[in-house]
Amino acid sequence: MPADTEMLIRKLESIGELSDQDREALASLPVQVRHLEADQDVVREGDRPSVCCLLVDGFMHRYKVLPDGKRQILAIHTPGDVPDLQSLFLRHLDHNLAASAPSQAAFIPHEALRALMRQVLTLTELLWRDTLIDAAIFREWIVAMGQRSARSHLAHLLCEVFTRLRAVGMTQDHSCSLPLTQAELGDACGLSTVHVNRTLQALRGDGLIELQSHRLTILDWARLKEVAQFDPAYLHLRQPFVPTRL
Amino acid sequence: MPADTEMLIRKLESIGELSDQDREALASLPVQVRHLEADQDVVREGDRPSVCCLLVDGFMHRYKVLPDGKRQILAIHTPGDVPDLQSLFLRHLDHNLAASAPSQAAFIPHEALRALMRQVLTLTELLWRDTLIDAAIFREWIVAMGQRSARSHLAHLLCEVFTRLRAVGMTQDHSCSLPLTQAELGDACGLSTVHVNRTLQALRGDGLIELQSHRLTILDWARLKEVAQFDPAYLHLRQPFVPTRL
DNA sequence: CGCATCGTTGATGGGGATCAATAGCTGTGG
DNA sequence: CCACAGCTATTGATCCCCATCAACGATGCG
Repeated sequence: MPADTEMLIRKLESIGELSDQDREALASLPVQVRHLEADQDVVREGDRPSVCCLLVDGFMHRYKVLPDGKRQILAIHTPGDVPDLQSLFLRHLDHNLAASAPSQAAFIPHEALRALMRQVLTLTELLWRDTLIDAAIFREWIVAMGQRSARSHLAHLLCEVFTRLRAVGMTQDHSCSLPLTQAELGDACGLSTVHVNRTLQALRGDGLIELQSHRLTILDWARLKEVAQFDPAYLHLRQPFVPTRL
Repeated sequence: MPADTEMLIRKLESIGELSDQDREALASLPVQVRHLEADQDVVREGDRPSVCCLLVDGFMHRYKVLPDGKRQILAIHTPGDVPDLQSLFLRHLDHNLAASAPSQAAFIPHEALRALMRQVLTLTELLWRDTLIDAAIFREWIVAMGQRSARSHLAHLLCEVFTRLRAVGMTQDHSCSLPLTQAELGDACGLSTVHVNRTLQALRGDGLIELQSHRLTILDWARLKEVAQFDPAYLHLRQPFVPTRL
């Protein structure tokens, strides 16, 4: 039976090495699994959670809403991620976390994680490392928002999501799930829905991608990567993605 | 005699509590102080440093340069910051770090920091917390880049820098040093130099700020904060800034 | 099958980029 | 002490990417 922590183990192995002891310790974490509807908030700005949320299956995103109602999506999360790991050390949350699509989440008590880290010191380092990679992704998003065109920015986002999904074995061939609406892609990139639509059409028209009914297929990785100026170094993966062909 | 680690202690005290033992351990860190010229790179993308850089006096910024030559500034650093603390756990740097103005930096061997954290476990948590706040600032920048107008974005940046400088006692009354050129402000906000210039003039013209010869004075904190929609919660300071008056 | 959400298309406008040139400031050397 | 060089700040003119407004299909679910 695949433990709920299987994806967490895969994720951590994609960014560092785990000993058998590490894996066992992770696998025996006490978790409580819950199903989440699309658009359901998991935790909100100002909350002081006492558990962390491990995404087991589905998609999540973190976001802020400004006083005038504008929403900015800050991060997109894939299975294996612990989007609110920071809540271990930051008293109150400064943003919201929601399921982007119907998802499975495993909730882990802070106390269990703290105990785990005291017990297995290598995991402290690896989890810290995970939050640092989280930050590296934020930096890359800042670059995208500040310097890239809509076309390049969207291409970059697609490259990133595909690469991260691939690192945890959630891609099939050259396609993956991407259950985000164009409105969500827009709020992630700081673009209007209309412009996201037109830009995606252009990417499709140029034969770079296929994107329909929440499934993304990369038709031309080399050119997509070039449009995006995508360099996966910032993801700090142990084995960077090398396209098999096509 | 003011130790070189004085600013680090102040910074950490602004985001958490230090025991006498913590302070002593920090004060006795072995450091090597170096003077840096304006625009001098400290570490570069791809480097694998074996020391961390503590900014003692001056300003620094982190940045990336795209293949087409565009520069995006990712963060602005003030005294007490350790801009490359992450290099402790991420093998290679994914961006550059440079002095924005003539600065003093204290370099601390990774080994000394690791030993410190093994010895004083509360500092592990506090340093981790520091990197998490670093990430929280990135998130707020993403919001600014995606959703705010140039006017609001620049106002927000000024609020942030002032608030952070104030937290470590580096402000005088309602003014502080801000040795950044308009080109640098532009690269931080994803705006052109020309537009930064005009927008700053508007902020000056509206009586919100004064900004000349690298000194910023806040003339109307309440209105500036409103223009910026600035809420310092994301800085996770122990005692948020309450304006004394004016 | 009706309604809501999502995706698509067209038309118009604006915020900010870009190009180009001038003025001010700072340091440096003769 | 001035002249010059180089950077920084400022101003004006023009353009374009993308936002916004407004409909209209498509899709899926109860």
